[in-house]
Amino acid sequence: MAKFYITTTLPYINAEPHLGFALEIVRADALARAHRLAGDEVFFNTGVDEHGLKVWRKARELKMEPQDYCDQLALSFSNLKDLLNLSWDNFIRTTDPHHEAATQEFWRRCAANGDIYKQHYQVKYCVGCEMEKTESELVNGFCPLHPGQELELIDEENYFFRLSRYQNRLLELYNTRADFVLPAARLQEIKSFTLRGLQDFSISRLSSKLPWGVPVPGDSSQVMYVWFDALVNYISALGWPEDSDNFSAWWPGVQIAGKDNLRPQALMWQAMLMSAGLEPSRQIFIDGFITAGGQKMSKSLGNIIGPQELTKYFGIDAVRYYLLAQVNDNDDGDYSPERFKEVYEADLANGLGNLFSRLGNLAWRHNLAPIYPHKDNELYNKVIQLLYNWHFNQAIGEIWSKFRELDKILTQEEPWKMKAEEAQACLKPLIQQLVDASYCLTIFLPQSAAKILDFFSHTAHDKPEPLFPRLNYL
RNA sequence: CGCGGGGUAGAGCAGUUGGCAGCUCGUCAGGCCCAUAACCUGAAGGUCGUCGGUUCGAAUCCGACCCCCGCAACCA
Repeated sequence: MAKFYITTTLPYINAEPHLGFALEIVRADALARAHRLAGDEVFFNTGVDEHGLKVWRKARELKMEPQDYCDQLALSFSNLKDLLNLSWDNFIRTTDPHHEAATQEFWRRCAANGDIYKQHYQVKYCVGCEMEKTESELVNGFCPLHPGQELELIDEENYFFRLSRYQNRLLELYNTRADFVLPAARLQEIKSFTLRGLQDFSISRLSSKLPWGVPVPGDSSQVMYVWFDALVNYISALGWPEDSDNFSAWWPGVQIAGKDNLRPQALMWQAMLMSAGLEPSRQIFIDGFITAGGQKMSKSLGNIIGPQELTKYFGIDAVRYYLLAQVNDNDDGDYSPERFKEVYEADLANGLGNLFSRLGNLAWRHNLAPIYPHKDNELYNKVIQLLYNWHFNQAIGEIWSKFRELDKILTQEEPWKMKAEEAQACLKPLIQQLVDASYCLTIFLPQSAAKILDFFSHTAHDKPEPLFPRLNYL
């Protein structure tokens, strides 16, 4: 029995969860379920990233203690488990004492390896934006949003991580493992970024300015930069460092992340692992973004969609279906209420829902004997293979092709015109196929699949309940 | 000439090695009546971004150009 470790990134906790993170975690969930179905032992990790400047500020703005603020928002994220029917095994919070201790040990190992040093850190700071600005963001030396305002120069001593030292080893990693980062274009992106040369980056902040972070070991005047701390969760979640048996049983793991996370996950984190003497990740899959009506979701546009708004109305599986089947595997995908409704009506209500209704009613009418899934059916093997290669759209598409095929056969054979015995003989193989396909469907739409499997697992006493009610009735 | 991705039917996409342009949705017409006014069949709809080249043959290979979108360091 193989072991499979998958983890999402830890979403930063300065806002409520949105559809983009829902995409990431539903995909991770599908993959975790696929591996469990295939008999693998699975550890599925997620959680929240709670340190850093933005959380600190947000809490102050709300006149709350940072920890209280985090406790409150962490709940919104852990509630996703029920909201989206997720099967994670572990929910880690970066304020968890074990994680903080692990992060400090990780720091010590990088330091022992000579990769952490202290240096002056200079950066321009725009008071108008209240943000640090890089040279490339400036226009004529001024912030484009506040051109009348002089930039402040921040000059403080921080700890730096010797990223520059790992350029060649990272390139070797990218060159020898063609599927280390998927889709391939993302690997290319990070490769060419690395080829341009890597600079060391600062991994601490003055605790007098930002007290909300993990203390740097042996220097109480500094806290760790939030990235350094957050990335370590992927192994602290496994009990690293003290539970080395558990750690080596599961690591290296598979990571899934949004495209804004390419560099931290595929570059910084990998260099950090090398520095600490640990194996690189097994594979990293990069998601696109979900746009809303063609526009980027953003607070200023006020077009941020949360998963709960959709599940409340359409149900969990409708949202899971949209994310897994309708959002492009390798690119950005769009959400719009019109499109969502269209897909709901066409694929779910008129598609699977109606097919189940047709076959369910006929089974009930003819007192059909129970039918159980063949676990190792042809469709299953195809779906699992596609999924292992991160082809979510195609994998779920294969199942829907089967549903369409069954609708066609049913119309051609017209079992409702047959006598009882003949009808039973006609229906049995059709329902067997629906049941087999539903077994595969447990990966994607666990709730609906369970309803179908349950209905046919005994002789029906009643007509089937609608799986996906038409919108007029919602 | 910074690096990369992309431009295929009204919409969203697929087209592995060049060989009759496909899928889903939507639209229109017909059929069916088991089913959630659902299902099935058929039709309309495309200069495959533009121009040139290679070839018996190009969405696919080559060249030039136009347009869109990422990335170009610490944004958590």
